[in-house]
Amino acid sequence: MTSAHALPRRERTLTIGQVAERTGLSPDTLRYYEKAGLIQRIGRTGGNQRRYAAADLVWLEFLLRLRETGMPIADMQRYAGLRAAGDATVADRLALLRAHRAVLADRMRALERNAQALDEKISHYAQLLARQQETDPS
Amino acid sequence: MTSAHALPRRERTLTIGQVAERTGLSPDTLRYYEKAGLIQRIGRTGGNQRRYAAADLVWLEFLLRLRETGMPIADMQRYAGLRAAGDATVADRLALLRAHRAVLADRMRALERNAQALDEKISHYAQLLARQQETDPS
DNA sequence: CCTTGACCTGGAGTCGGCTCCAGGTTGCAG
DNA sequence: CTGCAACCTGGAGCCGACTCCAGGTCAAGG
Repeated sequence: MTSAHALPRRERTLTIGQVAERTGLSPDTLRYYEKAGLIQRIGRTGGNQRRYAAADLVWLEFLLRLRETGMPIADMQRYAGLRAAGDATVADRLALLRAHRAVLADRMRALERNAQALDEKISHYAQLLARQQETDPS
Repeated sequence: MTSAHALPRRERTLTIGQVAERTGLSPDTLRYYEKAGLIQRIGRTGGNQRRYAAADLVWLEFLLRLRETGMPIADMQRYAGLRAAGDATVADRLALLRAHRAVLADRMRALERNAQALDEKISHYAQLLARQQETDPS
């Protein structure tokens, strides 16, 4: 059995700069995420420079999706911790994702409501403006 | 013509504590919003205590809706400034709201996409879990 | 080889959005 | 009147999520 954490010898890897470019995160943020435990320790060259493997990118993209849905870093840390702990935590991870999914559903409903209210306000203003321009076509 | 800013003598008004209770904001936050210019200066008693009028609450609720849709305070400041500047700014306000509405639409689409991805992940995990429990019904 | 841009670490700084506090004042129930 | 909870102000502090920096090391093209 091969170690899950070794730097794969013959896999194409990316430098932190290349990953930054691909993901839109800054190198600083990538290091910060790693320090914070959102990302497992990335493989290194002999000279201690990070080399990101394909699997790292997959995980990163998942994280970014969670972030885009407003999940706080603390929750991502919990999730990453469970993930690192192995298969025994699948049930917990599932629960976490489901809870987040529910939060998401609430937020989407709220957004919809507010968007509608906003639309009303907008059409109200549009009418107001139309009347203004009618009486005062400066 | 009556001043738009005088404390109406015979209108039912609310103390900051009552407004806090009704809106879910803390008194500190209400004062902060006022200091920041999101809210016009609230009418005061002789002893300098705030008394919120109905119109203040209406505006507050509008602000809260903007906040719920993720509008940053800086933008709300701009909007509040325009509003305070009178009717001549209706076009600008309209533009601001429309821009925000567009942002909102984008965010809703992104959320939808991510929710879908999340659902896939969830069902993947659910299946994994089911198989686990089948082979290891501890 | 050597240069030079990309990379490393630890730690300080920034920004948005509140939240808390000290030290004093107000206003209503009794 | 008086007591006491609720209010006032200015300013410091906090939290999350980065962002920047100094001072040093690495790696790949020429």
